[in-house]
Amino acid sequence: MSKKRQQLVDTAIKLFSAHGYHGVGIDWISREAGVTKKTMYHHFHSKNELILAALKHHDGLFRNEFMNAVKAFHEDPYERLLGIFDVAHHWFSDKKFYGCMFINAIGEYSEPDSSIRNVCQEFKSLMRKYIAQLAEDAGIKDTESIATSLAILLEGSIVTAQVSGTPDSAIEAKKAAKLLVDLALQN
Amino acid sequence: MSKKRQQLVDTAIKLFSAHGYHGVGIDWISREAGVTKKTMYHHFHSKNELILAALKHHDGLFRNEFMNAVKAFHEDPYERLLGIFDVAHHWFSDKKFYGCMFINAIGEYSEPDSSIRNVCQEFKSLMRKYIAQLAEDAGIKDTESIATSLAILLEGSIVTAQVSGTPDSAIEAKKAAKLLVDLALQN
DNA sequence: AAAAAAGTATACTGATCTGTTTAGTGTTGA
DNA sequence: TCAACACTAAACAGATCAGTATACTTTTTT
Repeated sequence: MSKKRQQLVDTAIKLFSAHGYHGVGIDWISREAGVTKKTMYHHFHSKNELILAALKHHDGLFRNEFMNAVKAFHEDPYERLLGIFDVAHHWFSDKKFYGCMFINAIGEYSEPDSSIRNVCQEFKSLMRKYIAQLAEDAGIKDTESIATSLAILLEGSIVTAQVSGTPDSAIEAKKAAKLLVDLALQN
Repeated sequence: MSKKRQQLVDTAIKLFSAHGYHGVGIDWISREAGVTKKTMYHHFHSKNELILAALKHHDGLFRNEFMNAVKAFHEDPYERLLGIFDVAHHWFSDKKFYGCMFINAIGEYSEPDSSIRNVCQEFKSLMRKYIAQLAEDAGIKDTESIATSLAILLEGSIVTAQVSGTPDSAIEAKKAAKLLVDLALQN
């Protein structure tokens, strides 16, 4: 992978996150990445392809960092399951937290079968699968049900943190999640 | 209130919802509303003011429709509290469901103290207050805690429905909400 | 009936949008 | 070494962006 290409992807992620997708032009990204527009169009055939590349790169990077943070945060499987909200809280506390790139992308590109939408759905699907695995490790029987609930709570806490500008929703979501998880473990 | 002005606000809500805020220009809105650009700038000093007017109008309209739907859906206070997810499910099932206008707005305008952000925060705050009222009517003691949980579940179900393209998340969120509400009623 | 307000149509500004073109410079691997 | 590749710089195309200007017509209010 070319170095310039990576600079373009990194810059795109940064600017799209902060200013939206229609809100950032190719010129801006190229300038910020220290690369000419020609080079940008050498690596990506269109703005849409750059958006896709940015989303795909962020997908891998984000999930990897998220999983490592959960692992590092707690040892116990039960605490790890709820630990996703501790990691979320840490994420929301970042000065440069602008919500979820994928949610924001869908907000601007609503066509039902677009490639952008597919990448976003794939990300959410993999996150849900990861939560289901954590639930299984914690000894929960109905992993699908709890994964769905916790995934919805996580999405809700992301959006709430984004709108309110505070990370508190992660703590609130964790409280609710704990009640649901404890109930699920009683059965 | 002028008729043309209202046409502009209605059209703005429709187009911003479907294509985002940066994705829709003044020309497009004016053309679609059957109004000249001059008239548009007579009623609104800038695009930003039109966005604000659209959000504020949608705020009142949406909450009113939502509350009426909840009232019409169920009689019993307990069922009404959980009924917010039935109304959400109906909302998500609309062919023209593009997620929450306010969440999508924050995704494009992330400046911490912008007027757009304030309108969005106000909307979310009023929705939370409404849920707390429903919780009180249902005989729940710790209304604040349950309102927070249900608000997060509602946000999560909105975003999940938007990304997945199906209304199912409303049903899943309702299941989790029922467990939390029943727990809260035991105390 | 007169005056004010709200509307039309159209063309314009200057900036920015995505994407292309031309012409030339480094870099690198077979 | 030399050809392919990656890159720079800068201008260009055609469309669209937010917003303004000019000149005229319709509607409403006093």
